[in-house]
Amino acid sequence: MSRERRASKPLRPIARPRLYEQLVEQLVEHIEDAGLSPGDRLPPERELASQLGVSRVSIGQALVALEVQGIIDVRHGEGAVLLETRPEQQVIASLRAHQRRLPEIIEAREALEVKLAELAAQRRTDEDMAAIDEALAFMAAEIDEGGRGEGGDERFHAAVTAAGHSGLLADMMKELSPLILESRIESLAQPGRPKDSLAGHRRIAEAIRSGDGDAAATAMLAHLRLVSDVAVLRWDPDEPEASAT
Amino acid sequence: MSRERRASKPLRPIARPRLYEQLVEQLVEHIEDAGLSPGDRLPPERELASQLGVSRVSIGQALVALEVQGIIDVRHGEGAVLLETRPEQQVIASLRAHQRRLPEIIEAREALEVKLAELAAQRRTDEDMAAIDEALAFMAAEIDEGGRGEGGDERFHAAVTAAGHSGLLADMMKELSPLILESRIESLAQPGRPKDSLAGHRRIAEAIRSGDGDAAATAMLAHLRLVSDVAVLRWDPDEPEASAT
DNA sequence: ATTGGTTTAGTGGACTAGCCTCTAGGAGAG
DNA sequence: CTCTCCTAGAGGCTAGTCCACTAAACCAAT
Repeated sequence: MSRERRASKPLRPIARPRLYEQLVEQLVEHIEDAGLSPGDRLPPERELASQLGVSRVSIGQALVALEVQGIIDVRHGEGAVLLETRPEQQVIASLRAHQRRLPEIIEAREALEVKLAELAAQRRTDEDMAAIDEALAFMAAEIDEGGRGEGGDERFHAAVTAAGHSGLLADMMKELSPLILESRIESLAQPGRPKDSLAGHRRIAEAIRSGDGDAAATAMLAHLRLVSDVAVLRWDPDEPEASAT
Repeated sequence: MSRERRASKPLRPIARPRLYEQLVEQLVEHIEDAGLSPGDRLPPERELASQLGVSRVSIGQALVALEVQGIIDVRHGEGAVLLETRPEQQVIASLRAHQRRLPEIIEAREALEVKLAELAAQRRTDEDMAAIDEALAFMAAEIDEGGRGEGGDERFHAAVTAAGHSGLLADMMKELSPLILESRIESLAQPGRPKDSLAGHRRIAEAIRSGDGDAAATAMLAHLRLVSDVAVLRWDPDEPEASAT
């Protein structure tokens, strides 16, 4: 009985048994690492069993668990195919569902990015901060050369999103950003706008650097308001908003 | 090939493969028929296998499926014990499946609902306001009767979301809300929490009524902070590392 | 009588070896 | 070119076997 005694942490209820649970984790990890997409097939059970050093029975249990969770569909004679119903991705799928009207896109962007700026201020690593600074420099160079700074703008927002270290919010932003692109180009085409936008970025960056979440959120909100006033935010009670599936 | 049609009933969608799925159904049926309650144990695997005429492996797969769905907890050396069935089955299932990402779900919820509260204050119609008030009254009644007010809580947040009149944000919330349900139940189980939550709702409602977007956003943020801090801290006393900051 | 260790029956955990069924795709007949 | 048939390879399920864990009964020392 080499039980407990470690004394490092206060009495953890031992490790955890349940082989299939560990296999589920490894399989999910493998799916992400290998970049498998919906429709792709997992390796055959026999191969998984030999590679992971377990029996086919245990692999089978893990596949049952994944199937119950709606991550894969196991088809007799064909294999285990990925389907895209993981909860996080269902959220994202709703973004993809319909072509959205610009005002709604801007609202969603505000909701997500303001929160991400706050989180970024609280969680950013030095690497995150370096990426943000690099994006600022890149945008400044673009403007110096007479450009409008779209590339730097996109990099900046991507860097802030990454610094927020929230996988779900980041995934949602990743789906939203293509829709944002059109408003970005339109906004930066206005005279004097690139410089204003860059100044806004700098304020956000400084708030993130100082770790002040509220200030970062405020700065991001002000920036987004400035950027999106090209499209007049107007809402008409009589016009039904596109509802979901 | 004994795949004949029989022509007895019009086109049944083939038979149903997947033995473990049928076993799950039979087991659930047995649980209900036998009137088993939380804490009771299922018959031993060997007995189930012989009674149902299948192998222990198949029984094992069925038990894995039930465990993933949060209906039973299979304990080594002890047996398969029922845990809280009822409508919360699904909730527990998804909570177990995504417990690692619960903090991220809470972050996403904050991002969306704070923005929605702000929009609701700006756009709410009288009908929206009536729905919000009705949700408040419903929750108050639930609490008066000794309940925890989950129903009213859900109605309230749904009403605020609707009052935001942003289709995209509403769709995102619709996908997120099943995941939120988990933390809702956890939170409202805290002593005194339902009343605190209701008070928070009233503050949000008043801000929306007065059309003050900033106040609504602030009130919603404070409310969500209150509600979710419990959800993260108090997950499963048996698993100390579950809080995963 | 209480405490603490030991034994034991029963249960789930996992593996091996094997055979069956299904699917997809290629070979061959027409 | 089209269709049929065959087959390789995938999952489905089983039987048999052994190991690990839990709880309760049992027993001994205090």
